[in-house]
Amino acid sequence: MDAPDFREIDKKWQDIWHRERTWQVSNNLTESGGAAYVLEMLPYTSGEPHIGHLKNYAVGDAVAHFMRRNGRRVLHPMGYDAFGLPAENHAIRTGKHPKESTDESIASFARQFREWGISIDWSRELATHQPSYYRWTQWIFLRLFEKGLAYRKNAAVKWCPKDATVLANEQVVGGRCERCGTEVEARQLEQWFFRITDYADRLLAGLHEIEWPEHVKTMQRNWIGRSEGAEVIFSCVETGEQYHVFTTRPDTLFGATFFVLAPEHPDVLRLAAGTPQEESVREYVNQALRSTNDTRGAADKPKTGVFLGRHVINPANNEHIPVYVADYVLMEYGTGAVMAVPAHDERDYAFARAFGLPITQVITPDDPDGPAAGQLPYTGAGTLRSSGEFDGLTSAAAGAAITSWLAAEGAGCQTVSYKLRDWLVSRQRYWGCPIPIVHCQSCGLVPVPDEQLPVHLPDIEDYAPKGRSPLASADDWVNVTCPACGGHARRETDTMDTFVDSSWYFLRYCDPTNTEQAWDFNALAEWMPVDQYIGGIEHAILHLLYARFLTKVLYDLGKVPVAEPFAKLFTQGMITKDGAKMSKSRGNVVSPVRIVKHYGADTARCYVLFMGPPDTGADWSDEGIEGVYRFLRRLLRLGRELAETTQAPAAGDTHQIDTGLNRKVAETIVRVTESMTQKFAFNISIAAVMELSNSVSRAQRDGASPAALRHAVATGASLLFPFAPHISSEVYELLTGRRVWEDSWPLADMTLLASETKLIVCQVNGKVRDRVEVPAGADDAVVESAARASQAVLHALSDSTLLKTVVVRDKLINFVVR
RNA sequence: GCGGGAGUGGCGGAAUGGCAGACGCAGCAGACUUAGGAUCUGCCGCCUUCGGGCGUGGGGGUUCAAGUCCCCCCUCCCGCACCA
Repeated sequence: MDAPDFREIDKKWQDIWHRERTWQVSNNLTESGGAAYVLEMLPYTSGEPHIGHLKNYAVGDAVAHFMRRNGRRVLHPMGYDAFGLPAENHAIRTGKHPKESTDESIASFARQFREWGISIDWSRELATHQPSYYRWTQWIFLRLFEKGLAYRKNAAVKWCPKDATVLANEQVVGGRCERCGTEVEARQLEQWFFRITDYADRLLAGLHEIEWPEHVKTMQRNWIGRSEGAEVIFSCVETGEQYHVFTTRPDTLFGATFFVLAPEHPDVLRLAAGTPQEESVREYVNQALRSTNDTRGAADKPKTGVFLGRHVINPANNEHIPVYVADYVLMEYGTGAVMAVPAHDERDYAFARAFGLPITQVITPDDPDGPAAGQLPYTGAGTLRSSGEFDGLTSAAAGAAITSWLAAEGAGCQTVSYKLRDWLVSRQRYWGCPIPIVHCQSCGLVPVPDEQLPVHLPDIEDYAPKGRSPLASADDWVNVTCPACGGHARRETDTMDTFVDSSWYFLRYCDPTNTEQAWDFNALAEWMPVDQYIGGIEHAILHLLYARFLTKVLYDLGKVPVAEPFAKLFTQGMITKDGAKMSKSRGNVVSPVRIVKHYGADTARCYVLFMGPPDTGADWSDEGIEGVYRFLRRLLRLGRELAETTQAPAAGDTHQIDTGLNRKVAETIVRVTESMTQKFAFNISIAAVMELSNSVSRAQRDGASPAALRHAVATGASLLFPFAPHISSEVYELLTGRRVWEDSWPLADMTLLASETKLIVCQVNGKVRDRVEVPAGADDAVVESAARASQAVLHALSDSTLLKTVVVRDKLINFVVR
């Protein structure tokens, strides 16, 4: 008996599930059972599924099955994230049209999901590159456009020279393109943005309502980067222009002794023009703009900068302070300008020391003897000095007082700053959802009317990236009449970021075939929010933040009944091989196709779950999977043997052995149920069934009755069904004649668990000396005399004085002696 | 630097404050076998004078009892990082 056998069993049950559409659910509200929505992140379909996909869907499928067997009506759909750079790059490499290569990839994913036996409602399958889907992506874009949440602006943006497109801030990691690793460049371009910053506070607040891993919430909080402070206005002495800065420390305003602009600040060159410093400023800025994020980003790098030859007025004390350009100030954060308080900020201090600028201490540390006393820079709170009328106030009080004083003077106000930037959604690439806007010379930006959607992605010959959208060359497609005035107009030729496509797919699953609207509100009311979302940690910010944002927008528009899309989130850990991430270049890829072919689907699924807690990473072991394989074969063999055995063996005290086995069955039910309910400790669930199977083998040898053995194995199969659906179905059918998924989750016989006797651990001074059996619920005196009957206990007690006896009912007795 | 998490046998990992090491891998011994890379059985933390002693990164503490709770330290992993 080996893999070919498993493969036949796999096929037998997959055919039944396919033929009978077993996992299909309707939107019928009147059907019994509470609705539940279990969802794994949809796969990005470029290339083939890998082991990480197998784990992701094995986890999700276990959850879905467990909920179904506990009476829930579970929506468990599947789709494909089909547009985007990697698919397009893959197509360019292979010389195939992205539509063709993507559809091939989708077919491969779909086939393998079926071969893995994942319980999917296939009637709801979708792919984001289908016009029937992206029609509604465009519809959503237009709703944002109407609300002013989708807008165009000219901005310094991140440009990937290799992929020849702009990127969102979220897609730039350490100054490099998240996809291809190329260092990004800054470019000044007009682009489409989504106004996600309008939702910053609600995206933060919503985190309190959802059950997500704490570290994912933390990552989102850090990314949003909310920080409270004040805006202060500094006027240029020479030009009279006003410059706003953001500070979290308005209490240190009197200590601002110079002013710094980022090299990217649009006014830098103009300000320096005509000054003796003009040439050196120009040189510095050029050099700073050329230097990479890698070299510029280090916090311990020596401070550099150039005097602009201009001054601004510190509104607190009317002092004229010099303006510098320096690359330690970032254009991306705040206003690209800072007031520098060298006495109370590390960076400003380093700069002041390097350039010989004055350092004015305005905060006295509260603890006069503390290590901070007299040492600059001092970045903590304290009492104000050299700050005019505010002297003597604490930092907190002074911050508020100075801010209100600024507001009264018209020189500032209280404000909140965010690290989060608006979401840049346009891409100069072919393989994406067209933006449904036309540019009309007389009307400007005109939305394509809803009834003309979708704006089809044209089929073009040359889709290679060139730095402008390939769609621009599709003349027939680009030239249109303006929907507003009927005059000549041109279509928007950029496509949308793939993350727009995947930010709403979970809504479409609820009503996937609707041709009248994106979805029926009632369908969402039935299923949303997703009860359990499952995916990789790599989406902690990108996908999960965007999806939350779009859901909130649609909620505000009254289109969606919930403000948070994913009530619970589970992030699975990555499977590595030989301690490293699997990759073709390393040659350490474990192919799911090969594994499933060799061991069958259930072995593969159980092994990825048995490797350890599913939220932690684990290293693939070719030996490790053999253990799970052996276990499943043993289970099937037991099932087959017992299905044919009716005669009880003669030997042994059958009744006592049966009772012991039945108790083990009850214990296993409790153990598996708890390990699946409290956390997703599927490694424990599987281990518990392994124990049961070991107990069955022992009981069989010892002479248990066939009925008890059959009951034990059938229950084990039933408990294993969420992880190994094929073999479990087979064994369960052999032993009971029924379909395991049609029976509800096993219920433990609690009377068996409350056994008549208990094994009491006997300790002397906390050290275990023996174990004695007493009746369940025996009182302290009975336990003590039983313990005292033990030779080992008596031996340990000899030559000592008893100080105290601690008895924990049904568990333990501890003699404390001296 | 800031934030989050983790340190348990040769390995992956179990343990509502109550028997540390479940389950599996690897290893060792045996059975069956022409054969075994199949299957089954047993052993499997370290030390031991075989009484027992020691043992969950290190050090303290609370407790009758600590892998688990508290304090200090060390190491590793992940995220963010010149964020004003």
